[in-house]
Amino acid sequence: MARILITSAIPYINGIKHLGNLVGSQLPADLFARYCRARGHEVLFLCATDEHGTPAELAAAKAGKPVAEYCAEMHQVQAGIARGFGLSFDHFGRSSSPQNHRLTQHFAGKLAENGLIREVSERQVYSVADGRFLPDRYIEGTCPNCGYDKARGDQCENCTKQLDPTDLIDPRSAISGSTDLEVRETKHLYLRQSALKDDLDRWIDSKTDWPILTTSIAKKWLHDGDGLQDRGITRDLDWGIPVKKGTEDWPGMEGKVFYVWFDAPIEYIACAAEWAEAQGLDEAAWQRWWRTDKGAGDVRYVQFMGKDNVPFHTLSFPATILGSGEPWKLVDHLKSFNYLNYDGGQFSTSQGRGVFMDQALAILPADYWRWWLLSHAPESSDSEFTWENFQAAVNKDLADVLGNFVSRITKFCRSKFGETVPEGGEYGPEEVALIADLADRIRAYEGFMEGMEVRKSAQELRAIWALGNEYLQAAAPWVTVKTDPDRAAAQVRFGLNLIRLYAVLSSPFIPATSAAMLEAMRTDNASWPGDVAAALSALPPGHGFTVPEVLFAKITDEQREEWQARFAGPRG
RNA sequence: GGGCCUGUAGCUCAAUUGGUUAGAGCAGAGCGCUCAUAACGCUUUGGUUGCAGGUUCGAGUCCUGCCGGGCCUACCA
Repeated sequence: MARILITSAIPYINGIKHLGNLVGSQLPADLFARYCRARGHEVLFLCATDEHGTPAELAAAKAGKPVAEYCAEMHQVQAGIARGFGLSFDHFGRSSSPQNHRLTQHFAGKLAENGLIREVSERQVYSVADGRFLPDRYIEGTCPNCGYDKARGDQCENCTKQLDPTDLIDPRSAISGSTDLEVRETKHLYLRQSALKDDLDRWIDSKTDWPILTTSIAKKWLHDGDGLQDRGITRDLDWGIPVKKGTEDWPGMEGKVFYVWFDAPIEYIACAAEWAEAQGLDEAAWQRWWRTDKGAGDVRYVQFMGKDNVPFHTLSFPATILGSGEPWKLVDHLKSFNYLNYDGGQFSTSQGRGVFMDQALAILPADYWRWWLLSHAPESSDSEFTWENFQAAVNKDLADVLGNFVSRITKFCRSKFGETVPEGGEYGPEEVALIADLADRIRAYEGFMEGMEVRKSAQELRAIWALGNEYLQAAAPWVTVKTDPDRAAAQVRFGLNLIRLYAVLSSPFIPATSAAMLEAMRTDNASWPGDVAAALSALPPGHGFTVPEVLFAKITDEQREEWQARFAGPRG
C-alpha cells in the first residue's frame, strides 16, 4: 500500500468556474484520487479556494460586500458545486486560512534567513480616486504605437506591443476610469529565484517522465533571455497575508501583503493542516504527508493543473521550498493539461462564455459531465466541446453501451428467474475466455490509470463495458433459456456479476452511477478485481437484486438544441 | 518579435519514440438478433498523415522552408 498526496490547482475565488477549469485540474485529480483509494492506497486529496489578489477585491466591491465576507460566501458556493460534481477532496480549504497565514509568513522568514529575499524600491502607478496601486493590466490608455484607445499597461491587445504603463497616452484606471493617477515610490520583497536556478534546473532535468508540456514550459522560464528572474512576492493591497518574517514584524513592509502567487501554493501545505484540525488530529498527522523528516519520505506527491499554472508549480513554489532549507516534500509528478475550447472559441470566465459548473449540474447529473470531460481531456493538445459531440458520445457510451447492458440483463433475469441471482449450471469455456479477455483489459486499464493517461483509461473502460454486450449477444440466454435452463441461469448469473464488476471499475469516472449499480445489486462489495474469476462469482446464486431505474436517460435532439441556444450568448 | 506545442478518415483521437499493409470510437453502408433505453452483435466503405523539399535501406515520426491552429512571454490569477 502506497501513500499518495494529490493536489489540484486551487480555483480562484472570483466566481464559479467553467468546464474548462474543471477538466484541467480538479476532475482528473479526483479521477486519480478515487482510483488510488479503490486500489487500497492511502490518499490525501486536497484542494482549496485561492482567495487573495486584486481580482478578489474588485469582485467583492462589485458585489457590494466586504472582501472577507465575499470570499467566505464564494468558498461555500464553490464547495457546494464541488460536492455536486462528486469531487472527493479530503479537505477543501481556503488560502485565507490562519494556517496559511502562519505558514506563508514562516516560509518568508526562512527565505530571508537564507539570504534569498531582497528588498526593491520601485515606482508604481497609484490611483488616487481608487485609493490603491494599480497592477499594469488595470491601467488603460492609448497605445503610443498604434493609437488603440483601450491598450493595457502591460501590452496593447491590438498591436501586441509590450508596454510599460508610463508609455500610455492619457492613462486611466481600468477600475474607475479615473485619470487622477500618479507614480509613487513603493518597496517590495523579491524572491531570489535566480540564486536557485541551477538547483531547479537539475531538479527539472531529473523529471524525465513528466509531460513535455510541463518540462518545456519550465525550461523556457529557466533559460529564456537572462534566465530565471527574481519575482516580487509582495503587493500593496489590503486583502492578503500581512508581510511578516516568521512571527516578527518586517520593518518597512507595514501595510503590505504577500503576492497571491506566493501564498497560493503554500496553501497546499496549509490545507493539510486545516484538514488535520478539522479531523481533530494533531500536527504530526499532516506533517507525515509533507515533512520528509516526519514521515513523508515514502509519500508520492502528484499535482494536477492547467498549462497556465505550470511555471508557478515547476519553479516558484519549488524555489520557495528549496530555499527554505527545510525538508518539505517536493512534487514527484506534475500532470498538466491543455485547454478545453467551447464551440469554436475559448471558455471565458470574464466574458461568461461556455458552460459553467453550476449550469452544467442544473442540466444533467454530474456523471454525464465527468464521463465526457474525462474521456475528452485535453492531454496532448487543446480539445473542443460541442453539444453535438457531447450528445453523441454520452448517449452512445453511457446510455447504450453501459446503461442498456445493465437494463437488458437485469430485466431478462427478472422476467425469467425473478429478482434473484439464478441457481444452476456452471461457467463454461465461453465465460472462461471472457474472463481472460477482461483480465487483459483490466490490467491495461490499471496501467493507464496509474500513468494518469486519462483518455486512454476511458477508452479502455468503455471497451470493458462493450465486452459485456458482446458476451450477451454470443451467449443469447433468451435462446438457451428455452433449451437448457441451467445454461441460461449460469449466463445470467455471469451477466449480473459483470454489473458489479463494472460498478467497481467505473467508480473513478462515474461514482454516483457506480454506487447506484452496487445498490441495485444489493452489495457493498466494491473490492478491486485482482482475481477477475473470483470477482465474477462475488454475487452467489440466490442473492437478491433490484432492477434499477434507467441509469442514463438519453439526451434528446430537442434538449440539445435548447441548450445550444441557451448557451450561445454570454451568461446572463 | 521570440519560445514552445500542434496539424493523421466526414468528426473525436491512437500509432510501442525511425521499422511490415497508418489503427480505434462515432457517423455512413450491409447483414444478423429480439433480452434491452429503436438498444446489442458481426461485416464493411472512408487516408497522397497541412504543403514543398531533404536525410535514410526505410519517415506520420528526424532536418529545412512555407501555410494554418493554440499557448506562454514573468504586475490577471
